[in-house]
Amino acid sequence: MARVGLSAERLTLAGAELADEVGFEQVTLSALARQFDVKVASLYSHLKSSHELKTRIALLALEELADRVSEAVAGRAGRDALAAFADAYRDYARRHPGRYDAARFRLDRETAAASAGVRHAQMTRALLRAYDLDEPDETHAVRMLGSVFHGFVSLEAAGGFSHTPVDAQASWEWTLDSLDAVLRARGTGTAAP
Amino acid sequence: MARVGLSAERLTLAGAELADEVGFEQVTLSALARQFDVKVASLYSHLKSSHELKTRIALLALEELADRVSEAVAGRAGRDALAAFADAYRDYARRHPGRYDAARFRLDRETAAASAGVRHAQMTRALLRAYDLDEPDETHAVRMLGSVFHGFVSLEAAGGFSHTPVDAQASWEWTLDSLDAVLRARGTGTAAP
DNA sequence: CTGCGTTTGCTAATACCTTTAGGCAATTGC
DNA sequence: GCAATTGCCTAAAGGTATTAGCAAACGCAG
Repeated sequence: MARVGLSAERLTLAGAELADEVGFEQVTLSALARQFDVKVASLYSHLKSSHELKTRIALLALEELADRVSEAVAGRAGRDALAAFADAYRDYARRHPGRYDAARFRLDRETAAASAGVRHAQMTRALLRAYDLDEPDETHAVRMLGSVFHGFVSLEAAGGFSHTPVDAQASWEWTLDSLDAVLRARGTGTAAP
Repeated sequence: MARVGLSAERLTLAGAELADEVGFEQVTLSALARQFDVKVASLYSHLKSSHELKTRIALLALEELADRVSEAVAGRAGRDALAAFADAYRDYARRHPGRYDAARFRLDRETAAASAGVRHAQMTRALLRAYDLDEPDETHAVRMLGSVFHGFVSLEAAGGFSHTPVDAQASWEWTLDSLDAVLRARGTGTAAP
C-alpha cells in the first residue's frame, strides 16, 4: 500500500485540468481515482464528497480568474481598463473552459462570500469609477457588465456564434465599444431617455 | 401488465415539469419511471437514451420560449419591442428555470439547425430592424442582445444579484434603457468613438 | 531507534442511474 | 379471430457516490 501522496490540493488541481480536457460535468471522483491509480474510496480521506471537489475547483477558478483580471487591469482606466478586464475574462474562458464552467458552479452563501467572487465585484466597481456613476447606477452597471461578459463568453463557448460568418472577435469589440459609450453617457448625466 | 400509455411526448412533458421542480440536471430516466410507476427499462421503448430525453426537453423549451417571445413582440417596435422581447425571455426563465436550463442544453449542429433556436435569431433580427443597423453591425447587435439577456437571466437565477440591496428589476430596466440607447446611437451612424 | 497514535489507502457493501437483451402479453390491423 | 407489432417486464452488467471498518505507512516522543 505505497502511499501516493494525495491531498485535497493536488486533487483539486488535477480536477481542474480534467475539467478543461473533458468538461466540468465529467469531473468525477472515479475519473480522478483512475488518474492517480488509486481506489475511489481512498479519495474520501481528502475530500468529504464529490460536491466538495467541485466547490474547490470552483474556488480555484475564481481565484485564478480574479488574478488574471487584476493583473490585466493594473494601471489602466476608462475604456482601456474595460477592454483589459473583458479580454482577460474572455481569454480565461477560452483557455480554460472547464475551469470557467467551474467558476459558475453554484456555491452556498457563506462559501461564495469567502471566495474570490467578491474580488470580482470589487474590481468591476473599481473599473466603473472612471465613469463616475452614482448609486444605484453603479450597481446596475456592475450587473450589466457581468451579464454581457458572462453571456457572451458562455454563448461563444456553446458554439452559438458559429452559424454566422461574422467574426466573434469583431462582435466582441463592437460590444465593448457599445458598453463604453453607454457608460460614458450614463456617467455624465446625459443618459438616454 | 396493463399498459400505461407512455410516449416520447408525455415523457418529455413530464421531464420538463420535473426539471422546473428539481432542476434540469436532476431529470433522470429513473425519476420519470418512478413517476409513471413503470420500470426504467420500459422507457427505452420510447426514448433511445437519457440524452434523447434531454434533447427533447431542450427542443420543447426552445419552442415554448420562441412562442412566448413571438407573442410578446407582436405589434410592437423599437424600445417597446425590445422590452417586450426581453421581459418575455426573463419571465420564462423565472417561471420555468428547469426548462430554461434545458433550452441551453448543447444540441448537435443538425438538431440545433432544425430547432426553434433559429426563430429566436430571426425574431432578434426583426426586433433590430427598427434600429436600422447595417451588416455586420446587426449581427454584432444580435450577439450583444443575446449575451445580455442570457447573462442577466442566468446570473439572476444563480442568485448572483442577491448580495446587494438594489432591486434586480431596476437593474433590468436600466440595462434595457442602455441597450436601447446604444442601438439608437449605432443605427443613426452617431456611434460612440 | 522503538513504540504509539494518526494518516492514508484498501476491501467490502449499499445505493443509485444507464443501458442492453430477451420474453410475454396487450393491442392493432387485416 | 389471428398475426404482427408494440409496450412493459425481468435479468444483468457497468458506472458513480458514499460509508464502514481494517491495515500498512508515517511521524514524532521518548
